[in-house]
Amino acid sequence: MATVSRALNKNGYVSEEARKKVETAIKDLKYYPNEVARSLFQKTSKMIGLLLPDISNPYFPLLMKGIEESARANGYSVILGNVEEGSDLGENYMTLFAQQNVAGVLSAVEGTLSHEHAMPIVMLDRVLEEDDFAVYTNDVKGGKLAAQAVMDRDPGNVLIIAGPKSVPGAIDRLIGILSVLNPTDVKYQIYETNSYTIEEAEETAKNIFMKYKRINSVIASNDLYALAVMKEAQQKGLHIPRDIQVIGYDDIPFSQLVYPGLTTISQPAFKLGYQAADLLVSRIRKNKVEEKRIKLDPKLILRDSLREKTESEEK
Amino acid sequence: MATVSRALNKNGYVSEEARKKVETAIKDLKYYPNEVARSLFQKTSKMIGLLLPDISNPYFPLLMKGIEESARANGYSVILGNVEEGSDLGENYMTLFAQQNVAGVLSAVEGTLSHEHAMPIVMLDRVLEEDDFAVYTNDVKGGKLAAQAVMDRDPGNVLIIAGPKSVPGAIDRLIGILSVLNPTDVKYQIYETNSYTIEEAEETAKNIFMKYKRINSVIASNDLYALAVMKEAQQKGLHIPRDIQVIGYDDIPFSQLVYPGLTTISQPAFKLGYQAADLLVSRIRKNKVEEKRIKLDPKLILRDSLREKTESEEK
DNA sequence: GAAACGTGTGTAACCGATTACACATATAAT
DNA sequence: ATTATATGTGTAATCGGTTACACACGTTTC
Repeated sequence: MATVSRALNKNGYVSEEARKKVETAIKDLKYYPNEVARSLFQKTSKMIGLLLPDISNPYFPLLMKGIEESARANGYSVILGNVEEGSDLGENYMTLFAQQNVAGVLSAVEGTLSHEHAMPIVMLDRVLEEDDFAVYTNDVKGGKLAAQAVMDRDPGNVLIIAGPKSVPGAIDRLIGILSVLNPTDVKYQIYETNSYTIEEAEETAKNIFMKYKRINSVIASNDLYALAVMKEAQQKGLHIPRDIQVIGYDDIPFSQLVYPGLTTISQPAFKLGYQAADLLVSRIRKNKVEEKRIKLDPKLILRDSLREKTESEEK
Repeated sequence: MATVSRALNKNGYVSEEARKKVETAIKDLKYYPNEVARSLFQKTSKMIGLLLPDISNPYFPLLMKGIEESARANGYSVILGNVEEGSDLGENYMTLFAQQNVAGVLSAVEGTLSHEHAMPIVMLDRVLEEDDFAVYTNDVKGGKLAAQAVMDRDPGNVLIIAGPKSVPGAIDRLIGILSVLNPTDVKYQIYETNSYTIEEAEETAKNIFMKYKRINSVIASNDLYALAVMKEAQQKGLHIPRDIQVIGYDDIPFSQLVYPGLTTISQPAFKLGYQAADLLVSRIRKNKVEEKRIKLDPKLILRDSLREKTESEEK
């Protein structure tokens, strides 16, 4: 019995003969160890908790896929936790994860506190406190990229649709955008939204066309909003990108399936998930981690929703 | 100790006084029971396994959300398992789930066999054997709905993009479509695809415009393909729906964000997930289940990618 | 030849809950 | 008064693994 355990875990002394016996017995009996019993004794498990603010957000599938692949490659499984934005379910889930002896937690939820239950946490694209581990995209740069792309293309009147300021990433993007626009004499306006839901995106698209008369460029807080604006514009008979150009953020898979193709800033969702899970596993294994923070660079994905680049930007 | 356990689980005799003491102690010590220890003894747990063929499919987020909500409402958490279509990871995951003492499994993967490990399984939108529990949509009806919508609107030459015949649902849809088209003298052609990936969707869209000259209506196997066709058509200068009308399948959230809005058949993904989790929990609790199979009806979602309805359909 | 060491195996304690069972007390029935 | 019944609590076994420890044996080392 102890010998079997030693054979399975390859620690301690086991004779070649005994190991063989164990191996054949395992095959014969189709034995597989009970992870629950293991977990009880070890006070940890082969599972990591995943806390997401709203799974139905189209940005998440790729993220999850990255997480799942990396976790599986390292021998871990993922417990799913979906939290409505704003609810305090996050706490409940953290307790639940603790009750399940999870080895660590990946979280994209604001209020996740790591101190109550002592589990390693890696934040996904949201950073709360200075000493947290996190994998995230450089949103300031993303904002700059988007703004610059617009600036290079005869911007006219610019409308910035900014995400909820409760979301740190949204703030950074805005900072990036403004850092490019402010030094110029481009006219811009900012419209702030409260969520990333499709419903609000549609509503916003309608509103902005009523509220602002002459808009020539839209920098949207994400692809959902960009898509909604494009649809509304086309419905109003405006030509994209001639009359109004729009740029999104995220590069969700659909952005390439609309007409005209949406130019956007690509967030490496899969990679982010993959690296976050890797980082978490390193922490769990107490490997020395090179960096507590991994910053990934967003990328401009040029499609057809922006006008042609203007050669000179002189006044 | 035993009394504490009885107080927590509300079975056996516990004096009012003792119960109070336990309650305050729990609060004072911030005690929460270890689910792993529970699970070890009970040989089951508060977790269900979820097996999906490809999380990045846009149809799944809503499905997962439904599952997660229902599971949570019943006190269960979800372990995620992502399986590449065609790989034999499904088996591995089933073993892994068994090792974790999961209470049951929800699966949307073909080869999931329920016999090796005795856990209740509920199939999601795929049915393998006659005696399985399953929640699925009536795809024959969905096919009929789509075909009828097209027939009502001056079909012209119809192109049917059919999903992989390895997917039972795809077959049913085709059956439904043909059951409507065959009795008429409408001209149609069938183009069969191999997957539900975006890449193949784009490729297919390009191919069909090369291969078939005059197509007036497209019945796509899902929204991805429909969107890809719409984009390609618009790129070629065709007007939707005047020159070519298209109908999708799934009603993924983006279908309402494109221009023109995609008319499609709505699969109640959220509801399906929710009910599947409910059914599974019932099985787990050994409640008497009214029906082993729950068939949900798809619905026609009219938007703007089909032409106006023709009044009379006389020849 | 005795002590030290390396190798291999088995026994028993442990992880944190649940629950069968024994036991104590109070109340009801005979 | 005696026996049954209801109520409450504590002890110990159990779930299925891991591992500290004791022990046995063979080989070096001095």
